[in-house]
Amino acid sequence: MAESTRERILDAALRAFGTEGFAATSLDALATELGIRKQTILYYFPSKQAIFEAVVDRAASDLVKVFEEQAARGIGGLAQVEAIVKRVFRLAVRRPQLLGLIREVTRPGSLSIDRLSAHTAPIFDRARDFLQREMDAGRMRPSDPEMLLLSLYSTVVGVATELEVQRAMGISDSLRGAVARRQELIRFLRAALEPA
Amino acid sequence: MAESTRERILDAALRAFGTEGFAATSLDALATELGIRKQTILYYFPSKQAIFEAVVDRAASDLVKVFEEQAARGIGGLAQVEAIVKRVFRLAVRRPQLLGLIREVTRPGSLSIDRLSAHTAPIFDRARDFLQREMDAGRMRPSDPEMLLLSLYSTVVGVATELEVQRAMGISDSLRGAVARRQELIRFLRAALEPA
DNA sequence: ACTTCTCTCTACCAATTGGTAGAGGATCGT
DNA sequence: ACGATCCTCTACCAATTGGTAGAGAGAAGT
Repeated sequence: MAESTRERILDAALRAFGTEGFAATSLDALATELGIRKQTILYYFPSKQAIFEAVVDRAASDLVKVFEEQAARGIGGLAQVEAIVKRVFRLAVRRPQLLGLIREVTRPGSLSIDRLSAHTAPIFDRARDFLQREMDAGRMRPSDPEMLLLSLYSTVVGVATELEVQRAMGISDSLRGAVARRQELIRFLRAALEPA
Repeated sequence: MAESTRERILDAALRAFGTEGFAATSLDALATELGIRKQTILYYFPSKQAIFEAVVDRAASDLVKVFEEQAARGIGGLAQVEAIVKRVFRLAVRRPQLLGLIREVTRPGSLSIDRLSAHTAPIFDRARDFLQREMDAGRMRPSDPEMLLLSLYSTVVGVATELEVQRAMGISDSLRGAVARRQELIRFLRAALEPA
């Protein structure tokens, strides 16, 4: 078997939760999409909520991996920021549902935020330390590293995922558009981060 | 009567749609919250979708008004950008559901995006022209105004609304926190926009 | 007094929801 | 050959969903 039923369920659930959202996703629809019965899904997972949590766990791991791979190279400076942005964009193009899920989880009132933050907290700490170090070394404009991280997060995730806003603004969402967006975003961030 | 039933329904619906989302909001729950029967709601609006559209229309008008009020003053330059950011933040603090609704509508696959963009398109055009003018006059770092607008949008809306991400990062979401975030955001944007 | 209009209600409905109970067919080790 | 385990199924259920039909109360106009 190329992919176990359990994996197939998680894949379909990621797509559904990441695009339609938790409430708008029904187990019946998920099962139909997979060509199986809803009860088969409930054999692997005790409840809809449990599926969601499993999906969040897997997505968080994938996301964390992307960051850790880059952190391991440790090239430092603005080049490091640039490399991260490129990786996030590659992820956004290849697996848009993944960032869609993050958006879903970070909605106010979501149940699984703590589950997600448990995964991402170390990354945030690391990123904050990184920014602080770079500022101390004079390779970045000094500011509050926590707030700066929030700005960076918002900008990158927004530019990578807000496809409908882009459509409304009349920006192409083709692959070439993604590259152009990434390039322009990097220039924007460089300008914001470079020491005066 | 202080507020008509219709208005009360729209208020409650904005809150519900803006925080729980469309699918997770039930007419029964909405009615119970208002102390009326679901059928009373359906007397004023033919369907759940119709309520959503009415809410989007009203929210979009409120949002557009905020921008037009500021545009009318026309102070120009980075001060203009700063004034807009302050207004958006005031809105985010006073009526967080409003920006929450925008997030809901701009989700991929939402039905009422076109409704929203119909309202916001003129604002986008105006903002793009503004950025272009400022660049031409050398008061802003030159770049693609459309892409820059996207970056600005993402950053501002993200910093203003991503409360759960902030919580996960360990950032206070008190009112004082909002002011600090705004201040830090403005510094960030100034750095990104100022001509080299 | 009578009609008309506005509003909120009770009563009801078909469809869908997440979830339970348990049968039946494989494949396995023994 | 035989039970055990793994997996997917049929059958079913109570609760909730958005929505329809229409009664009735109240005020206003005539």
